[in-house]
Amino acid sequence: MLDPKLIRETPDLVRAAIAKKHLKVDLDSVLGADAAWRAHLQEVEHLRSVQKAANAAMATLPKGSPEFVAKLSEMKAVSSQIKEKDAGLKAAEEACREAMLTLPNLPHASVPEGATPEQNVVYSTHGDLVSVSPHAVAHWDIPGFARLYDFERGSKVTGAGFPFFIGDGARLVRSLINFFLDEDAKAGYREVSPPIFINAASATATGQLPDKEGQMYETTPDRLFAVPTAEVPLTNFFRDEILDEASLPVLRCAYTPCFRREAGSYGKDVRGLNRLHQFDKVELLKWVHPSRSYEELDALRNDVEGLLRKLEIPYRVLLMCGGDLGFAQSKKYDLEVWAGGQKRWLEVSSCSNFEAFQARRAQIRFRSKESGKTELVHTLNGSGLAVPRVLAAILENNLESDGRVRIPEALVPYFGKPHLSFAG
RNA sequence: GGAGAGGUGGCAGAGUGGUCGAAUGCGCCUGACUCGAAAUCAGGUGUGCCGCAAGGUACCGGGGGUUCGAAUCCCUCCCUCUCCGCCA
Repeated sequence: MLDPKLIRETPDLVRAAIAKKHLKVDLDSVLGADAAWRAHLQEVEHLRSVQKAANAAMATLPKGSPEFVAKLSEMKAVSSQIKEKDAGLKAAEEACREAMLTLPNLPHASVPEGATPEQNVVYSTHGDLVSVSPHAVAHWDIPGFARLYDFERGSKVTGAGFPFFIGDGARLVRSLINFFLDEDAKAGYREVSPPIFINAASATATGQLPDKEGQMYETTPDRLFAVPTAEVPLTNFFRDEILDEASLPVLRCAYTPCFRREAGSYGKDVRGLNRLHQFDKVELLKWVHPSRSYEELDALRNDVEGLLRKLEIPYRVLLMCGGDLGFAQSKKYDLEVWAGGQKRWLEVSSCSNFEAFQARRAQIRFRSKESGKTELVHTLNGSGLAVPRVLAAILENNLESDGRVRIPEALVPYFGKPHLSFAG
């Protein structure tokens, strides 16, 4: 949610910023709903002040006195009037809130112009693409792949996109999760193991609801949602709380499985491990002072890049253009690993600054020593990292002539041996 | 799942229909005293929203109701605690 004052006072600025995201938003109807709500509010509050004054007077009058009786009948009329207008006020308030929720976050000035993913800016590229994978093939074409990554049985048991990970395949998943958590902890992120179901209020605070309902798995009859990312429970950890300014920045990391319905995906994007309905991910989250959020974004991206460097995976960083920014982000970097067999880049992390957008929805604030008032924090998050695509890149890039996969040195202590074998 | 108790400000804890946004204590902030501190004394100390402002208004777990008037009465939902049952 945006600052209502900003919308009222500088609508043209908001309009221009939204245009940079190439989104169509009816700002005028938002402004209209806001004005209607304020008019209703003033009307009702005036009536209430009349009522309050009369009630204070009645409290001192003898119960049966003529003055009391006169006030009583007078206030009966006011009371029913308030009741009537209050219904209108609630409707106007709801309409206003709904309208406000349709407004996306504004992009930062440093976000490049552009409408499509092709216009994202390649911010940096790391590693050797050519010589890194002399034997690479797409991971699903590796002989024996199906023995360790069983999609058919996954389909039988649950559905497409829910594979079994078996033997060394499962072990590599676990190694990556542990490696990520340990590295993230070293970088200062405190580990959290959150609930993997969230309620509607939490999903609304982070922006999954009301629009992206169809992307989540929902349970009945409790109306809980399987987490699409640990970002949701993690961000909501401090919902409706006022933090101590001295505690900022707060850094947290969490591993969870992530569940995404991914309605409408098809083709090469979804082959093999590229896109699953359930996958493992470690998420990084920061609650920071507003004055420092862009420095913190750079630091976050650096932390994630460090993981890829240690795993010796070639990667590149994209700076997302306005049109490819998400609804809630002010600025976003995507990190993509090179999958040498598929010869394509796979997104393994998005590092985003949400500024106060999520914090306003979630009411996460701190008390400023300087002003003495409460202010909204800025929230940032990034994957550190998504497991299956990292795993795919390792399988493809590190495939050796004997059909085994070389485990990156940093991962060997976790995996327990230097090679993964598809034989067993 | 069953039975009971309870949800009030940063914390503890009063308040059971009327000038209650809410006593009191603790904590915290400011000032006085002090070389400084402690102790003591005085004052202050919740969060929003509307309004240029003056000011107004809302919030006692959430929602609804009764009433001229609700922290207080009624309904409903949620949560916490204790006991029992079940269970990884």
